[in-house]
Amino acid sequence: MLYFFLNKPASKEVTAVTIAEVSRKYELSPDTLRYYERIGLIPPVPRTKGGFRDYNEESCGWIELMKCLRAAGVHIDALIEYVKLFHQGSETIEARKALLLEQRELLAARMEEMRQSLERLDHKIATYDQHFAEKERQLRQAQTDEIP
Amino acid sequence: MLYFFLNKPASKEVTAVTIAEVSRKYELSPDTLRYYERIGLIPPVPRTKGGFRDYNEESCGWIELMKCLRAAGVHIDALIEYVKLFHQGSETIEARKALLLEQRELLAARMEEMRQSLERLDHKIATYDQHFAEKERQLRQAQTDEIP
DNA sequence: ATAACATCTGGAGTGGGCTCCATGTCAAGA
DNA sequence: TCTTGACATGGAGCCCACTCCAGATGTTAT
Repeated sequence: MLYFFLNKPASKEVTAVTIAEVSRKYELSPDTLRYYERIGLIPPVPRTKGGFRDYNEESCGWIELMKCLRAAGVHIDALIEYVKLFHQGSETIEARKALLLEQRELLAARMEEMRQSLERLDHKIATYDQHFAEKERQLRQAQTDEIP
Repeated sequence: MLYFFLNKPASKEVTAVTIAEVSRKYELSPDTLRYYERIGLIPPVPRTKGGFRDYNEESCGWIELMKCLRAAGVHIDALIEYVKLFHQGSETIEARKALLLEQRELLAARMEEMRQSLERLDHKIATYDQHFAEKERQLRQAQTDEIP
């Protein structure tokens, strides 16, 4: 019966998933990861006995989600609210969906605005191309004129 | 011949286009308009004898362009550089086009990133919908059970 | 046990992009 | 002319989203 005490249970990790590893994995600085947790953009991360963060799959999922949505410009306050609702349990499922829908619409609107800006940039660039074409035409004309 | 001196020339504006008007037109605060000019995001605006800004069509064109590109997230430094090149004359036309092309690519990349985030949001929202459907199915089932 | 290093916390500092303010000048109506 | 209000400038202040730091504690290799 002794091995029961000697062997560590296979289902438990021996080493913690450190903030440095997660930092590398998601290309977010340890400071940023701690900051996100502090402001509630991600739920509290489990700790080791020593008090070090030990990121599990769920923590990583939150980080990845938030990195993605933040990069898309979703407002940080809305995301913090989302996490808060999540913590309040299944009562808030509809509120959470509503929040996501609202942010989805804002995101779509921003994309449409960007589409228009892109169009405008393309038009401006085309104008420059036109300018070059005209210049080249004049050069060719000059060459032809030289040939007589 | 006297009326020649009495009448103001029809080709010149009698009143200046003030910063307040332009502010209303583009929904940018007077402070922001002055700030944009100060940092070189738009070229210097012509002035009245008294030193007040008198926006002409060109000034307005710059403001509109910059408002559009800034809203799309084009970096302010790149736009300032663009204005600087513009002021250096036609020597810089190719450099200006290159700058616009570079910003265009960055913009397109950001849009692609946002497209992926939107997809992700839609997927998450769909998951909530699925949850509601499941809940409703259970409710209906319960009702059916009650009937016997 | 000790050195070297990673992580912890709370709080201060930074940079971008405005926004506000004090003080002074200009302009238009009574 | 005098008052009232818009505009000018330079510089300070503000908000956001980090980023850095000091000092303390935990971990690992020798």
